Amino acid sequence: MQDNELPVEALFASESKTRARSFHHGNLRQELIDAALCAPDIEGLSLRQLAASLGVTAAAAYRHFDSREGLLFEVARIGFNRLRQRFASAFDITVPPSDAKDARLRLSRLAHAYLQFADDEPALWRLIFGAQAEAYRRTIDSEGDPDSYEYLPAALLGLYFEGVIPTQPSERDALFAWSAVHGAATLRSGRVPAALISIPELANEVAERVIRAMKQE
Amino acid sequence: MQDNELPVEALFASESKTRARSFHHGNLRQELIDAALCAPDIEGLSLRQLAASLGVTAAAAYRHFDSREGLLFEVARIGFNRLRQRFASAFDITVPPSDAKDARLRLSRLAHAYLQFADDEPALWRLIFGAQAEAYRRTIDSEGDPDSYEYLPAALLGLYFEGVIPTQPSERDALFAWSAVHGAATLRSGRVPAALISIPELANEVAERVIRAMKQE
DNA sequence: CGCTTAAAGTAAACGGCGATAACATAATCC
DNA sequence: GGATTATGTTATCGCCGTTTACTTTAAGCG
Repeated sequence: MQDNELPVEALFASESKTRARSFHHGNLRQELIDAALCAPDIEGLSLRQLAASLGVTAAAAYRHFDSREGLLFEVARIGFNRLRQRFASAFDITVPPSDAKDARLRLSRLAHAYLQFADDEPALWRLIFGAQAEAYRRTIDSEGDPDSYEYLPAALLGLYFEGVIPTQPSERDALFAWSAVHGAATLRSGRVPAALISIPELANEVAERVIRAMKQE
Repeated sequence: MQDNELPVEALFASESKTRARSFHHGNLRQELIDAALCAPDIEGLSLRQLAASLGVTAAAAYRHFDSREGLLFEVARIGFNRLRQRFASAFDITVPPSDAKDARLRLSRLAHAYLQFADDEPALWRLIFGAQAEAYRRTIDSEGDPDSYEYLPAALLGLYFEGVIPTQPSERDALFAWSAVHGAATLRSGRVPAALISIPELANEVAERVIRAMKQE
């Protein structure tokens, strides 16, 4: 499942002006998901309003989803996939890292991907890391695909191979790194004056500090 | 406002068995708050159910709160106060720190307070650090009282005075420390197998890593 | 081509919700 | 002890998620 791609025909199906859409909508399931993705508060959206915005009854949505939660679940899946793709792009700068600078850059880029995602898609971020996050994660994580939680440990291992850190990174090293980045992303979204530091700067700073904490002892 | 203390008379008011509570409840406002504090999902609770559980109509609650959010707001205030009290207890081990070990211990204890609060009162934790957190914080923070966000910078400053870290801690140092602890607390609540590490151990580890990251450069 | 069938919409209803308004009761104050 | 005020109740509104029964369209097939 590659996130959000539609067949070309879908473009016509949504041309509600030219071809007056009659009864059968043609692509309702996907359009419901797309509309939900655009909502400023995904968790709090109303299924009735969402359906109405597509010119359709609320009951119609139940042909495509078991429940409101079922729709949110699909949206969450897309959110996880988007985040994972960002991780993948950030990670694959040079594989394997050719020098210490590369290894550091990779960690910084991973942190940046995390922070930028939270900044670019705050509603999606809140959805997948919010109150119900555990429920989504339990089922979506186990779907296979390259696990999002392997990029970070791999990046730390790269640091070790390039001699940036003296010992092989442990699971706790990874957990701490993840905590630091996740905490930074969480605090940044609303809690802390954003102007204090730019996202790339913040990403780099967190990465460098995490590395520093692994350098000694 | 000292959190949650009731006048002694309130004990009698809630004795619904002996003195059949008739019409006037006597202490409804506080009991609504208390009941909300016990809810497994504070943000998601239903005012009607809450009122019903106290043997009272939902409309009665509107004599004491503007809205459901108004009640949640009061609950959030209690949450912030409880967290702040935990910070205060953790901080005041020795003021000022008498040696480097004290300064380190203080930071570790602060981290522990944070993590333990998230573990002890998950619903309250989700309320005050969840989706609506910003709204609550904006008004509650500005109410005066010792600001919760001053303990951490103060603890870092103590590290500097005792020579644990070579330079005076900056705002970014504090932000990183906060991120690391907050991230650890967030990840721990549900996302990560709790058995991996105990809360005191985790607190100490995070504190030590944060210190390590400040030691060089 | 026309009939059957299944997919995908509609309308109407249910119970639960937050919130409001009109009314009832009890405590308090002069 | 009578008026006032605080604090309950009942009834109602509109919105919500969800279900049921019905309707319309598209697709498959002789």
